[in-house]
Amino acid sequence: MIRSAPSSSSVDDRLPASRIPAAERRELILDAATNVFGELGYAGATTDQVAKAAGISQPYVVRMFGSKENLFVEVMERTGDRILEVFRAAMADTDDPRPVSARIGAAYVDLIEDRGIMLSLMQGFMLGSDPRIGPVARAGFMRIYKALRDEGGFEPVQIREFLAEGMLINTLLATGITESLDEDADAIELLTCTFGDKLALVRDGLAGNPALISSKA
Amino acid sequence: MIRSAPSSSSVDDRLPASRIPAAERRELILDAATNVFGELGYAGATTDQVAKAAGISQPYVVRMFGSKENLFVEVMERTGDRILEVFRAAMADTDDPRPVSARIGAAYVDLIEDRGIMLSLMQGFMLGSDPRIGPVARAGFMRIYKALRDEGGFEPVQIREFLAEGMLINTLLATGITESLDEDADAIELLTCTFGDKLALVRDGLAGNPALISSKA
DNA sequence: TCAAGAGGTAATCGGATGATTACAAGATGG
DNA sequence: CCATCTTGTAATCATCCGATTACCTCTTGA
Repeated sequence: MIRSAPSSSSVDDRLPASRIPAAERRELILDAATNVFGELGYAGATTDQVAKAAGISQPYVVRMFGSKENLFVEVMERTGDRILEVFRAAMADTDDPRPVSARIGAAYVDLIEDRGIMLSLMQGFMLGSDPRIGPVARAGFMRIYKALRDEGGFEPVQIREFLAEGMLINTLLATGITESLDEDADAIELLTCTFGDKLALVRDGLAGNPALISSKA
Repeated sequence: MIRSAPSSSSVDDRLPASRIPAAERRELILDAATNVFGELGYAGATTDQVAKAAGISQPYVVRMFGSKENLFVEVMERTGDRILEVFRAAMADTDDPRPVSARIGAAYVDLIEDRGIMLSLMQGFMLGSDPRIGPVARAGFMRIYKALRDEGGFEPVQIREFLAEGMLINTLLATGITESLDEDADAIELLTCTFGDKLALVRDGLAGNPALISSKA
């Protein structure tokens, strides 16, 4: 989060952001929005929080995407793309000697290291009753289902079990149980049972992702 | 949703709500809030929507609970209580010849007939980063885990599988895939695989629960 | 019968927030 | 070198929404 070139050492921190191509800025905003929406939800997040996380001003966020709603929809479609990308890579990786199911499971855990991706998608899933976001959320979910079935060669039951475990993982992540487990033996038991030997990795992934959002302010 | 005594047949629908004891009104508000928060999420719902769903004025909602936040916390604790209640009843029902696991699974599906209960709790799970709601959400989740383990005699792995399937069901419910499945063969496949012969029951449960919330207005 | 309390609302306020407008400053090409 | 496009901001607007205030109307019991 480096703030352009700090000309003098103090005075005013609020110099204009460094000029970079719009396409590139767009990606930065989408990255920031993915994290902010993932933590706070669509309605709970503000465009100003996204802007600050991206290091630019609030009006720029709105102008680039037209509206907060458009931004969220793009975030959802983008996270859906990325997840499918990772799954497809895992399914195609025939060098890995493990069965496809194990490869995809590992891919899922890898995805979790970036909290925002799973959480922002999950936040979208919770908005089914929204007339604009709902259809996108449903399409995003079914798209993943279809890919696993048609490209992974899984039976519906296998996919259901896989998705179920994924939704549990997402929920545990969203509640923050993965972070507050100090001294709570029960939580550790559940998390160990869910993540197995990958638990440390999950926690490290989170630790490496410092609090981008200071809760509310 | 009967509006007190409709004195004359038209004129003004907005007579003051019927006078009932505060304790009773409280339950009505909590019921309404459970549905509204379940559909729209905490940040996405307004106290006015809750008030209208409960048939009273917005200031009354705020005054009875002190704040929107307090109301949501009460909704979460109440839904947690109800779910535990139903699970405990299922675990204790030794007349039912099925194994405990099957009884609890059936209990879960029964719970779903009231969309609001599962959805409002789920909406709470998504707010782990909120300083007030987060702890309540985590405690609520772990409370269910502990009850299943200590009172149901399950192994952690069984509980994880059960919870995972529950989170998938909640997510499918939240996206609205359970309602939009007309003509989408893939969605029907996934839902059939998830709910089995209970699918019709789930859909009927939803159909019997008419759109309490008109999307946004 | 008439305080006093309980149940309930209308009106309104103030802060938050998405959006708009107008403008500034760096790039770019002819 | 200067017109024009691109990248960006400050200021401000309009609206929504949670909360507060002041008030009204029933009920109750001494």
